[in-house]
Amino acid sequence: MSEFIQTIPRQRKPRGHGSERKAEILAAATRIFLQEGVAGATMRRIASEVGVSPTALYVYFPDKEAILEAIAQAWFFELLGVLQASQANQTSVEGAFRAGLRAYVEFGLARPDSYRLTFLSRPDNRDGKLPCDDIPEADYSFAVLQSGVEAMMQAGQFRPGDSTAIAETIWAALHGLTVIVIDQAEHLKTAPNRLIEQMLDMVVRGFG
Amino acid sequence: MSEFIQTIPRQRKPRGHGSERKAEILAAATRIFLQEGVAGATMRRIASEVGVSPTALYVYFPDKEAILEAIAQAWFFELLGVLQASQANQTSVEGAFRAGLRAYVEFGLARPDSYRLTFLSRPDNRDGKLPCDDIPEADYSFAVLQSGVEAMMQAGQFRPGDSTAIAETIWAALHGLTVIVIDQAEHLKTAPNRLIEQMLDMVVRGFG
DNA sequence: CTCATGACTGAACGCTGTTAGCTCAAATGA
DNA sequence: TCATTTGAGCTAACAGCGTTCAGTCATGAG
Repeated sequence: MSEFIQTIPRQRKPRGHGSERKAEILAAATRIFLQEGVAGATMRRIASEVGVSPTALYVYFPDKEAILEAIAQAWFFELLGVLQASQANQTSVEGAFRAGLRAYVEFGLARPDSYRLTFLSRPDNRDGKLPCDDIPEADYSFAVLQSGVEAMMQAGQFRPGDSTAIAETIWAALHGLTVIVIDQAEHLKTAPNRLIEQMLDMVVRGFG
Repeated sequence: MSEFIQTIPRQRKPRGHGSERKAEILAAATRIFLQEGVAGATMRRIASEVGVSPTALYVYFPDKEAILEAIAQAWFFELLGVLQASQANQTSVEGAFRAGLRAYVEFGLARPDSYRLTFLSRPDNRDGKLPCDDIPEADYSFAVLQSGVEAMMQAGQFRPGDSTAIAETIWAALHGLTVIVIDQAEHLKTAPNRLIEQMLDMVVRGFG
């Protein structure tokens, strides 16, 4: 009798040690998200991927939003690396500047769902909070752009001006291009690469 | 007995005549949407606003997406009017061009939820269809922009070039600015109006 | 060895969009 | 005028969602 009870498979998944389980949840959520998009990344789906009940997720994250925000943060972290890598083998200031902008758009296009998740507000959360809020890496990324603008000014390629306002304007333009290529690619008559180059030309000439 | 039955208030709302009921649903949906955002505009909420059961909506619209698309179409129709109005009292080609671009962004900012609904894909619908797809007014709006670009070329304010590609680039930049001001206003250090003017300068100089 | 902690569970709540099956008023044809 | 067809409306339900509650039970501490 007692040995029969022992042969019953344990229903409960043993607890993870340290931050092991949290990382496991995040990895599963990221995997599902990248493969099936936001809509596929439900709490129940993530939990079943981890092999845990949906309630267990709430031990490590206050709500679904927090999981998505963690994914967005990881995306920003990667973006920083890509931006840095884009500066390698660049000899001229303008070349480095253009490479950075190009890298931003291309990184967004390479992972459209991540880009949407990070920047585009979802219908729920009326308070307007975005995953990219309160992520320090977001500020770092902007600082990279702004210092690029200042380098362009010092090199005489850009007229003097408010580097913050100019960087924000440029970011808006790049962001728009990324979003539009992601969501409206089939409506565009121009190839994405051509649009990117045209955008870079407009930026460089526009502030030069 | 029979008169008692007759005094029971009719549960069923009498049918509308012609396209009356459909317009009524659309009006209710638009009203709720503008006041409470996408999240508030649920099928049950819309139906109760009309005074009808949720199922009745499916007589007039195949699904919720169709209702939202109809709202987006109305938004585009309004946009066309605003773009046209912006051309009044403009004496110079460049003045008219700038006025049109400015009107686009400001119209988006004036109705942020509508702008999001129209252009920003929602997490559901993995097939990537947007409400702005298959709306003729969208093509007209783009044509307005493109003809503005061509007018600028003919006036010698823009270098000769592919007006389609240039118009798409400009639209991307304007779109990005609109989206960013809508969603990230609190993160921006520059006032929206200043960003708009800076963007217009960049565009005009960039292609001039 | 006992006890407290907290990671985990199943069941449930209140939502959501959508569908099936029914009712019944109005329009139509004889 | 009356029978029949049509289709607009209904209730009830399904499957899924995020989230919460109350309980369980392995584990580490004293």
